[in-house]
Amino acid sequence: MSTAEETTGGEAEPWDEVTPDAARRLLVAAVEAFAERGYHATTTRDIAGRAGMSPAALYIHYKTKEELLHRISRIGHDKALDILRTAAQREGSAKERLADAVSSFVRWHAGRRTTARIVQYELDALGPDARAEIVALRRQVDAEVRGIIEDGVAAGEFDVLDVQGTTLAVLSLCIDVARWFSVNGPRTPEEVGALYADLVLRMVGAKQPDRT
Amino acid sequence: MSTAEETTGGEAEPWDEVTPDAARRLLVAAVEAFAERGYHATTTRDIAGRAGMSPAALYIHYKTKEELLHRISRIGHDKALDILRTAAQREGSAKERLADAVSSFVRWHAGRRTTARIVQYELDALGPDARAEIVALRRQVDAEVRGIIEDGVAAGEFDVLDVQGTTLAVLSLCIDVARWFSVNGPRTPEEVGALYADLVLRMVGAKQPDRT
DNA sequence: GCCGACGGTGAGCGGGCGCTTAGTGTGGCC
DNA sequence: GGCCACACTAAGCGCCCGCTCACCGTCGGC
Repeated sequence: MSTAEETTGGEAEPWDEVTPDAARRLLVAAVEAFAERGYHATTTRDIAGRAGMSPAALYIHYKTKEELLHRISRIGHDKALDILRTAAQREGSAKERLADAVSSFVRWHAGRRTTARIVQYELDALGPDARAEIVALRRQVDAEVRGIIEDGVAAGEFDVLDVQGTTLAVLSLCIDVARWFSVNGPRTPEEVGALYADLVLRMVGAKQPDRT
Repeated sequence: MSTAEETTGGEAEPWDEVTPDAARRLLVAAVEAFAERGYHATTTRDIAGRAGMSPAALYIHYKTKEELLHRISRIGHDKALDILRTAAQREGSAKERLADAVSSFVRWHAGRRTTARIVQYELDALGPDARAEIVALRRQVDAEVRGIIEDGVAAGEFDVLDVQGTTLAVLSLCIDVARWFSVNGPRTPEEVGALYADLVLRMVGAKQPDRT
């Protein structure tokens, strides 16, 4: 098992950067509701109800429903980028770093599926300014993965015809885990992470595709 | 270029199985609107407006807004399944059939991105009965791809550790094209199809990964 | 013991939603 | 020409949405 992020899976919800307590409860309730039914199908009454509060309480801590989505999206993207950066900047061969990046990124998308779903699929519900901010973070995500693949190609470890296209495909593969993964399914986040790391090493033509 | 479905790309909208004409115009308008803003964020007034009709006209041809989504999803899944079946049942090695299946499936998801988006991402907006019908179609899609991979493994053409997991990943990769592909982007549907066919052959460990 | 700050509530506003209904213009058939 | 069938519209019903506002209980500071 890889080590960049040891406890990405599981069900603990580390929203501890959100204060005060009532604001965090509302945000966690919104994450559940948005992930279950989608942003547009979720009502502010539903969010407040899940947090055990009246509908009006939401507006003490957040200006609008969209601000809630923005905060969730921002925190989620920061976390995803942090996971990739940790893997990209560790020491080791490009093959090891890529396997680590993919397996920890996938573990996050599977284990924190609710957050990941919102982060990846509700971008269009944000207004122009918030969307631009998130899109910038996504470009950094792309750059981290592309960097590892470029390193591997330069070192002769990988055999890739189209670096940008392959980067896109690798990220796409990982992200889509949030769409299909189910906690009731037959696989754990760790198993999917290991399977995907192997598949991605094959995609980049890594020599001797061993396990990290 | 592969040949299973020669004109999957492009912008022609072959909804000709939908009659009468007014019903088709409404359905095409709904496809555009759902793909742009999502099912829940689309209003019946918007759909009718795009079709050049009054809001009430929608209800002459469709019982509810959900029936529109159901019809779109059903036709889209039928088409996707047809594309995969055509590739799976042609003659040739497992490698050729898999490359053909992936490249034509991807061309459809890229070239008919609006339909594919609705088909893949609005499943949860359907009621239980309609959803069950669509889920059954998806299982057939999975079975087609898994069948090709199993054939390749049995023939010694492929080297796959986890057939079901790899099938899942291959389909996931293709489907997610509908999320990120843009007609304004640097790639044509044909280019993405060719790139993805190559990547998938690498994922299944096909010997001598040539071009079909 | 009084007071202001603050987190919270109940009631409700303006508006847009999905959908319905009564009525209208038009074209085909005798 | 008379008539009906049918595709379509104008108007609007009942509902629930995001959000607001007047008010209230609690708690630390003096």
